[in-house]
Amino acid sequence: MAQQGLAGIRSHYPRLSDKEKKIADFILKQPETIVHQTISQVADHLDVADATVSRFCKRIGYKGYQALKIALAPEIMAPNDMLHEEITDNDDAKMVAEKIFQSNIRTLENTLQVLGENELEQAAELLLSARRAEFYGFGGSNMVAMDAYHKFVRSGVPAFAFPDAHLQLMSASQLSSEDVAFIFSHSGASKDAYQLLQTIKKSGAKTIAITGFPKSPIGQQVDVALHTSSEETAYRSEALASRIAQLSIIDALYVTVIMRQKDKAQASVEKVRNAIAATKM
Amino acid sequence: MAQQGLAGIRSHYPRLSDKEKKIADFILKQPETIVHQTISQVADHLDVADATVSRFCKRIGYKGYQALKIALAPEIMAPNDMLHEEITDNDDAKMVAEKIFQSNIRTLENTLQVLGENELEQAAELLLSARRAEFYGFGGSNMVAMDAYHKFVRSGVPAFAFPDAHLQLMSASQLSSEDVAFIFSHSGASKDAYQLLQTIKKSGAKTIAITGFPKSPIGQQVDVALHTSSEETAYRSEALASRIAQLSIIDALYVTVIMRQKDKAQASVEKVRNAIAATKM
DNA sequence: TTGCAATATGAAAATTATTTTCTTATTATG
DNA sequence: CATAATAAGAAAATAATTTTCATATTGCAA
Repeated sequence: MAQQGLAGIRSHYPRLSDKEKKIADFILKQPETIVHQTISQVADHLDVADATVSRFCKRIGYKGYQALKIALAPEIMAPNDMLHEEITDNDDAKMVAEKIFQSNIRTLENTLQVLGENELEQAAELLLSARRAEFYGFGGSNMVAMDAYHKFVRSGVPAFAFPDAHLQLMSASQLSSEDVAFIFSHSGASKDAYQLLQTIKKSGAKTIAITGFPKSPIGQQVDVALHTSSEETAYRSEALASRIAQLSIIDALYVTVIMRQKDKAQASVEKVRNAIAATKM
Repeated sequence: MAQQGLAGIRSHYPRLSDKEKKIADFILKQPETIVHQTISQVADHLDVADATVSRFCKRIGYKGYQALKIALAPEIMAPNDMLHEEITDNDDAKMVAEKIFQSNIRTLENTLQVLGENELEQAAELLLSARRAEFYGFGGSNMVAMDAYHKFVRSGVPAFAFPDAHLQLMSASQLSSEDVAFIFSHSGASKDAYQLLQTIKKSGAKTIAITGFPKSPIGQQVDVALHTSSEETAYRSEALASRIAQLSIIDALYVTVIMRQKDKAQASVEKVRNAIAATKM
């Protein structure tokens, strides 16, 4: 009896009837709707009988509709933790830590939500096929660019990054259309980063950016834009939350790339096997 | 209308009648009981009328008993996120990102839980009173050390960090008993970091470390040890989650330090004011 | 102290919501 | 094609919740 909320519904899905799948689709698509609805409202909306909804609940392991609603509630509502509470002068060190950690957690959650599926795929494919991948960032973002370089150089992708703004610009001007340039810019509007982007576009290289502002000049002009979503807070000395989200995106791209490389290596082995088999016929 | 689950019940408490307080006490004491009980079971258990329970729910801001149960559910049950699911070869880029992000979120949550209140205070006080604060890390942790340096140098604390292992060791040997050395080591057992710690202890400086393993040599020998708590996973090229937790701890310490500095500046102004007032008597 | 108004409470009635049962339709298999 | 199993809807039965009514209690003013 695997009662696992939304995940449980997904795991039962292949064994459901057409009507039951219709109910499952509705719940999976907008679970926040049903927890405040009666079984009759759901059934009317889907043009199924009340009894069918009740049976669906039992089918996936619950005592009934009420039990399903209680089980789903935690997945659609966050526990009542501190709602974006700002750090105040009365806070001791642990309370400061708690507020900062919660803010960083929210940023990761929000970023995951706005992260585009297509953009992730495109970015991974560009990095996979790049003759040369260069990572750029200014200020705190330069740390992320260096980190990306350390990561990707291990994947076999020819990766580069530069700790110095001048070196970044010089290398950018040497790129060509088979290269990929990856820019980290939280605001998407810094003069240095924008100027660099113009240089890169002149070189013909493909461009990827991670920015917190989709409508920013950089966010609008790159080939593939990935977005972070973080809070504005008063005590922030800098955008650490945004950088944490950037690091996580890079980690995801890196893992995707090495998995794809494994796939390619596998496919090459298959090709060699087939060629050998053909010569033996 | 402040509907705030358990917190909402607490805030209404002073204004409740005796019977209503009895209901509130029951819910506050064991909220996990009522979410699976009918209103009649609760009323019988407390020797009150069903109607009294229903009215209580309305009194504290809900539409009725059902709405209260749905609202309480998230506070007593954790969301059913993906339970430590490993990345598999079938995962597309978005699924990879989701698993990595969830893992990072869990690390932040777990780290916040194990973070010691006293240790945080001690670390902040040591940094505040340090004649000189030096940050050390090897491999990926060196990035965190450099980040800490960039942050603390802005606070006015005399802060230093070194991108090179050799420079780290040389500078460590120059410390004295009025200095603070801050070591980042995920395993707490790397030879380089341990050797560095022995050098620092000889110098008499106070030592702080952030490590994922409290029982490790470094975790056991420093004056103040702060702990991260992260998952072991198969796909991890490196401990990014751990580094994210380390960065968050540093951010919290940094904010605490600058707030304390503000307090001190305030206290100094008071002292000067008092001294002037005394000369005028 | 007494009377009155407001509030709280329980029991019963009314209403709503959910689940089960019965019947029919559909699908899969031999 | 016939039969058995399963799915689905409508209706009936049951359960749960809410509202109403009557009574009790408390607080306040005269």
